[in-house]
Amino acid sequence: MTIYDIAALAGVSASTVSRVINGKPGIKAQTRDKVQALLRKYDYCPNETARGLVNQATKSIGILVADIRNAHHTDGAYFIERELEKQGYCSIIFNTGADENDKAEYIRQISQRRVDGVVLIGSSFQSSTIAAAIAQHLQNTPVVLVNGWLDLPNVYGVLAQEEAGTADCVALLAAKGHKKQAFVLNMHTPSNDLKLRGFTAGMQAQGALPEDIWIYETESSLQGGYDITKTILEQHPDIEAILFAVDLLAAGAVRALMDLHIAVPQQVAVMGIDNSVYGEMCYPRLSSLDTKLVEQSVAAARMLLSALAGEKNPRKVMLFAEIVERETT
Amino acid sequence: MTIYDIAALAGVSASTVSRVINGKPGIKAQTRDKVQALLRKYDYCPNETARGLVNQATKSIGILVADIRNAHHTDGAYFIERELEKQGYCSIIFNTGADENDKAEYIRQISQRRVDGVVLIGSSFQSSTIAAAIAQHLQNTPVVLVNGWLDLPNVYGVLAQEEAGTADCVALLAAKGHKKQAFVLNMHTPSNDLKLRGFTAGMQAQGALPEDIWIYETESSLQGGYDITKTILEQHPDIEAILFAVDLLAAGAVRALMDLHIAVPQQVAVMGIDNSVYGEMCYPRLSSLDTKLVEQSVAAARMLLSALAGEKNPRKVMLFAEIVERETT
DNA sequence: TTGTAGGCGTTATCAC
DNA sequence: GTGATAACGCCTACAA
Repeated sequence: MTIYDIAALAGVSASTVSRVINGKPGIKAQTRDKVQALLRKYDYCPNETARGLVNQATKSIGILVADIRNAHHTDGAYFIERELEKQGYCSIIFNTGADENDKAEYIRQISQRRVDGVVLIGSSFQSSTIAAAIAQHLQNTPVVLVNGWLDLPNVYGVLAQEEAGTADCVALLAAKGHKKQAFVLNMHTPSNDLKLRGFTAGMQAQGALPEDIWIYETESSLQGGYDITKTILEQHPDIEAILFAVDLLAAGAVRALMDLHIAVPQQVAVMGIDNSVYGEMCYPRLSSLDTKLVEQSVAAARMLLSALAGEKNPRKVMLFAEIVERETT
Repeated sequence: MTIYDIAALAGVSASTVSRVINGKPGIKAQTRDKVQALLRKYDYCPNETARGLVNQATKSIGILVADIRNAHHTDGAYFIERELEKQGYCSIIFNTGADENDKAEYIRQISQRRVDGVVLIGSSFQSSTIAAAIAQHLQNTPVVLVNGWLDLPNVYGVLAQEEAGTADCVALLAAKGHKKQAFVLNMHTPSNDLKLRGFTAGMQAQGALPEDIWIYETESSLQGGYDITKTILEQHPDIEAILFAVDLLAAGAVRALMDLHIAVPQQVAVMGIDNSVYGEMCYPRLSSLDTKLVEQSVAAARMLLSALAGEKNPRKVMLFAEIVERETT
């Protein structure tokens, strides 16, 4: 069912039908009614592909997510989608995977689908490869990065104070008498590297020597957190606190400590970062650095909407991170 | 950069460029090389919108997810996406929300985007509204439902034995001496109703009278599981086991029981359904009915691929659910 | 082996 | 008010 079919049925031209569909003025009420009745009767739906071809806009935005299994990312996508939907935008989500080239390839893909705007969720999009891909394919499309930032004229970024926040965690732990701390990350992303820097700075502020700054890396899973905790305990039986780059790992750690009958937080304190649902699920409940995911997402959506409306605004927004103390500190 | 630009640069016609791009035969090697060099030099990317308009296929499939925050759904989407990518299909994910009409609207939307196939994740797509929308807009597109089923010629479905599996849970709990059981669900979906039926059947098989079959409903969150557990304990202090429609609720229940110093599973046993990560995170670790998400997803992807290839195969696949016992039973 | 012409479904710009 | 007509970018007969 195309506008031509409807036009034939109504005994008018396709342009008239198009005008009715798009609510353009200058149509006789009688004609309009007749066409609209037909439209409804045959349940006509405009072909968005054809529309996208002639209009350059599609009233849709693309959301690229590094890993769709990451609850932190999908929650962000959820809030962004809701915010954009209020303004009539349709969100299309793509799962890019971790690979840099795949990510760039998706940027190319999405640019060909004529989306009006793009949201990149995950700090791993903050890379030179991606910057090049954006410069190449998305020159005239507003792009907003959640938890990241790139210095391009059409790219906006929302960030949380991860570095300072992590340093605050170290200070909190130390103030509670847990001086000997280790930091565990799952992978090197710009975000995790920021946390790592915050940890190092925090430890140095406590007067720690380089050899007292213990950094570990493990697989990104509950089991990864579980295993690395046992390893740390073997290597540093006197450890007093472990700080994890993500809550999932911290949840694994809490389990390991419980299994080993080590008192949490009395003997070993634990902290995560993200303040996810996992925190409430742990036993004891996990203390965590809240990196303000919801606020970041909403801010990202607003920035995109604003850019889409042609408004000028700062290309970088920084949010405060906040420690949520529960039972593991 | 369009094929016309490349054509002008190469001194050939647009159709020649098109043929080179699509690897059509009957082009002089020399011409082909010249065009390909130009294509690479200017990093030409075909406009997928225009392509979709003329070809009816787009080598892309749409995945509709009822709630993108549901880890169970996004995990499914992840596996499906990976499976389809192997065959060169690009997955586009849409978050529809719970509303029936919104879901139908997305089906309309997606049909206009000329996807080659559609995957619906979540049993809530198993409804007459959706069936009507599919019949209306997706007549000639293969559709596969994960954890659901609709009797339409182009719709395939993958299901787990949720009803029988839930009844098995009841039997297991009873065999361990936990006769007095309650069932809690978060919302009414076809899937949850199946579990509910399984619970009722299981209880009846144990000789329970109608008034001994306790059913509760609560909000779909950790807190919801937490709160309802306290309510149940007040109303039935002699309760011996609680079975939850989803792990998230069960995780909340385990927390509530720990806080109340009730021995799990000695005094009250707990079981979830889904066998998600939450199960390993709980303390004690949650026993759960594994509804074979990964297998379901992979099967769904395979069915879609097969249908896309024009092969005939059964429109319904049923998988066994399996109890995973951990520490709460 | 290559070019021309027509069309996919829509919208915008002119005429009438 | 309404109807031709020409794009949008690509693909595929058909012709040469």
